Amino acid sequence: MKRPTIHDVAAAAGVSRGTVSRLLNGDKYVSPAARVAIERAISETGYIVNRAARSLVTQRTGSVVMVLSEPYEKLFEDPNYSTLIRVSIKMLAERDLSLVMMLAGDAAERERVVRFVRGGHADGVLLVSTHAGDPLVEALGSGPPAVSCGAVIGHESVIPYAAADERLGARQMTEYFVAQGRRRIAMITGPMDTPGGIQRLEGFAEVLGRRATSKLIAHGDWTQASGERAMAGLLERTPDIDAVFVASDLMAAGALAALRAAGRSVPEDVAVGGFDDSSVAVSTHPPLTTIRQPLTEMAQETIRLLLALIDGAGHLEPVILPTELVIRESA
Amino acid sequence: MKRPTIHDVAAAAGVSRGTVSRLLNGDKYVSPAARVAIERAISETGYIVNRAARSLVTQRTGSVVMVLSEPYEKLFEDPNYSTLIRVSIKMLAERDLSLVMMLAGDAAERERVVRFVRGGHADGVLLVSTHAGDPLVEALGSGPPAVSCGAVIGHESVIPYAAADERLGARQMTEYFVAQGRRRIAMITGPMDTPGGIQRLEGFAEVLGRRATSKLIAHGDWTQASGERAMAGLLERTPDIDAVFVASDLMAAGALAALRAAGRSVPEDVAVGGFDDSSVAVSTHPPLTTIRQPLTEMAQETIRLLLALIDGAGHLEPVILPTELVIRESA
DNA sequence: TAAGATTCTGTGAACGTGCACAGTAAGGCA
DNA sequence: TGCCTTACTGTGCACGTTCACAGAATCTTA
Repeated sequence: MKRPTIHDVAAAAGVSRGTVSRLLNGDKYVSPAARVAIERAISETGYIVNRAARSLVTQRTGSVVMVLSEPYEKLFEDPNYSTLIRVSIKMLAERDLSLVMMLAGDAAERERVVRFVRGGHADGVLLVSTHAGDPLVEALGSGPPAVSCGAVIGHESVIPYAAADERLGARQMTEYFVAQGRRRIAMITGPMDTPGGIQRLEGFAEVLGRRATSKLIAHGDWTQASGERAMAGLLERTPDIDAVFVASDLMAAGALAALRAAGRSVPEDVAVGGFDDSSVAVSTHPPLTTIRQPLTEMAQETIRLLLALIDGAGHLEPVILPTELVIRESA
Repeated sequence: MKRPTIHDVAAAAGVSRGTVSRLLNGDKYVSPAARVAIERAISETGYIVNRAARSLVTQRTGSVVMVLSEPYEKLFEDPNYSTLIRVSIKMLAERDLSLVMMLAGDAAERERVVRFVRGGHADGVLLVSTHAGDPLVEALGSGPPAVSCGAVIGHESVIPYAAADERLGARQMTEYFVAQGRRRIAMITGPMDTPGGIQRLEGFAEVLGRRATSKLIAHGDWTQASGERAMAGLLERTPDIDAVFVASDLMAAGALAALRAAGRSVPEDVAVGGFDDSSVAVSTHPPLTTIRQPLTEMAQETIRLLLALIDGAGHLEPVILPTELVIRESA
């Protein structure tokens, strides 16, 4: 049995296609009589508008694409994505937009994304974890509006974004260590082509000044394993460290393992501070003192920016949200 | 500047629409000369096919919808979803299908999903965490093919699925406890309207027989907090338990916290076994002995089933994959 | 050579919608 | 009464494809 079309509804209601279309699209100029007749016809026939036909003429698709620029293996290691996905689906649904997810971890995937977006198959683009110098940004060019959750390095002024105040968070943790009387404070950063990698280190350095020597700084790639490696390296280079600020909770979990393996007790010998306040922060032992990022608000603001652009807003300023120190037992 | 259409390509290549269309759709009967001319014209014009126009006539959309039936708050607490999403996007992309994500946690959301699917906006449906008695399944009726990752209780024979052998996993853990000489073995289950809730308990009971009394069984809802509560309840009811099998790692992390709070040492006083072998299993202290689910394979098999159905396969049998005991330090 | 098969091509008609436009009826007002 | 506005309705066209069909050109075979 064929799916009912707007014709069938019009026929059943005794009006023309145009009138049904007007009702569907919230036009005024539909008489009360026509309105009830059409509404009845719609529910009787079980009519559902055909998005393909509609978007053929309106040039709108009713969908937004989330582009994940993480390489496949590392994708979703960070539990923070979950919040973003969840909030996005929810808020977009309220506007009757659906969320399409695409990967852009290698050249072939990026090519697919570009085809999709330039082909006009999305009304908006939501960039996630786009690293500095990612060719995708240029390739998307002047398509539909794009925003990012977290700054896109090198494109801060052209791609609006919502983010946590990374620098502030890093300062909060570092100052906390200082206030506690810790003397040899190390840091494990994220990748230096991400805002979280760069700016958390900047905040750390702002507080410590020249005490932040390169011997006290190790780099990770957000994974737990990299945190463990980095911590082990730090302990070898500078065994006398008594605090370490780790740029993510997941890496901090790795650092805890390395410290345990080296026989250091946390927080007595070494204080450990994380970043994110993600779910792992409470499942480690000891639970992590960390910096809370307002993930839900960040996601909400990101979507809000995107919706504003889709609605035709011009230039939009980034939204920077404050972080908060959460004290548990690791520091 | 307008986006080039198949007309423009045809004109540039000096052929007709039909020939271009045939090339695009992999038809034979395109002369080599036409082929190169068209391919050149495509890259010169930057042509990208318009999916809306195509699906208007083919009745196919090129997208698959993943339906998440978890209530909003609990969504993604389980890190296992990540694997499923990741594998799905990847495998679908290889077939040039894109993944749309929708929530179906309440009636309004389910309504939206039904409209979407019945409206013909997806070529396939991927059900996730659909609970027993979910009205969605009936509502979807005879639309496009649907599969599930994990059984849909009450619809096992009509909705194909891939799942871990839940019962086997539960037996493996319980037998391990027994072999270790544990005498009072308790269990914290998942919700009893999910296959993981039901079948893991069945496996547990199969091994212990009448020793699995109701005093030794507590129920959780997969969340860490519920695991903590359930464990506290068990300790109060039967203080002499020396082992507990928790139906998920996340709940096991909660159970560990409750045991620590009660002053019990793990594994000396009480052995703790989890289920999933998810990322939390290694970030807890002590790391969890658990049952590994072959998540990647489950996801792959699920998508494979869906693709087979989309390709026109008839009835398909469920795919049940074996679990494996992973021994760490909690038991 | 004629007839048939094979390979390739172009054309018109759908697919289901929104939008511009023209048109009708009723009401207000001079 | 005649005219203008307001409220509402119907119609034709365009959106960019695919597909069935018919036709042309070339090749095969009796």
